Amino acid sequence: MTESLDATDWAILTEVQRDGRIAYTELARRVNLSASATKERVRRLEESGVITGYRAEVDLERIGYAILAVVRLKYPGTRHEPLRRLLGERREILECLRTTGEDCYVLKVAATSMAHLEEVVDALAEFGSTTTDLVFSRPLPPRGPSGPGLSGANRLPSAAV
Amino acid sequence: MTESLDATDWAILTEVQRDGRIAYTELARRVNLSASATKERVRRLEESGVITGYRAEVDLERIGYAILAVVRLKYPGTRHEPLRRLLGERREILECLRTTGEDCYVLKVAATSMAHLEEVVDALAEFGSTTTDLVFSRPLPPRGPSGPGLSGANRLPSAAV
DNA sequence: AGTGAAAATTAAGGGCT
DNA sequence: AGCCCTTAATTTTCACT
Repeated sequence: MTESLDATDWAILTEVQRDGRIAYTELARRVNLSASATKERVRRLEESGVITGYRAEVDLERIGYAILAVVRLKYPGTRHEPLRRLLGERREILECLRTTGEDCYVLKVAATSMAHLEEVVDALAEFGSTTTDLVFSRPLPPRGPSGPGLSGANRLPSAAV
Repeated sequence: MTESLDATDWAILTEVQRDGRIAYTELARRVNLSASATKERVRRLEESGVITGYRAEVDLERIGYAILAVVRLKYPGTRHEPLRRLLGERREILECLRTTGEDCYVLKVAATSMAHLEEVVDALAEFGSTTTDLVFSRPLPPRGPSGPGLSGANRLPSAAV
């Protein structure tokens, strides 16, 4: 938590965010290091919590979830447990962000049909008023941030390992 | 694209969404199949586009991105190319959804400081009016959908491989 | 489609610079 | 920290079912 990420660490992060199953030998080639040194760096990145896991990405349409929606929820109450329980039960709710602003939660919901989406939104509406927008498309490939911002306001304060 | 996912395929998807680096030998144990049969199934899921890739997940705070925000953009124009270009250049924009509703785009933006966020929002404001909400927390662990909905409206029409 | 075993490749650990 | 070498494990291919 006290040491900075160097250029090699950033190169590793860029590669594993692009291909989480890359072999250490191949990764080592790409970051110009030996396989064992590379593995040791990845181990440290994992252990220090910089890399939190590896996930396969699935095409939602191809597995039958034709509909993606953004649901915003105004939640007047302060008791968040029942909502958290619903989030845990409903695997169709892919992501949940608690935010500032008028809407307390922003949720990303996958559904197999409009009837299915309606069912999920109805369940959420138990907790407050909802605003639902359907997703047409995702213009961005999935990705994470790359190297530290190097210009002006982008400069990192002190990236931690 | 014409064949359904069976229970074993779903089990595989659940496992690789949880741990994208799981060894085929271990995955095989979990889905009660031999390693080679498991590998063949994964190969087909990849080739048919069900599994679109594997990504390492990174803790944004630990790499210096202390701030996460949801930016909604009202985009009056129809020429989307300049915006797409900005999205491509700005790696801080982690996700972009084009949606129905008043706001045409919903973006997830990571920033190292409020000054950095301001810079990104200013760049987006070139295209239309923006609404920015900061993210307090993410109450959900990262995950994808699991097995086909089996009750009523959740039932999958015909999951495709 | 799945199994089981062999061959090729990769991962993990110890010792050294 | 990193590199090299050895051993263990995994991946990949293939003949057979």
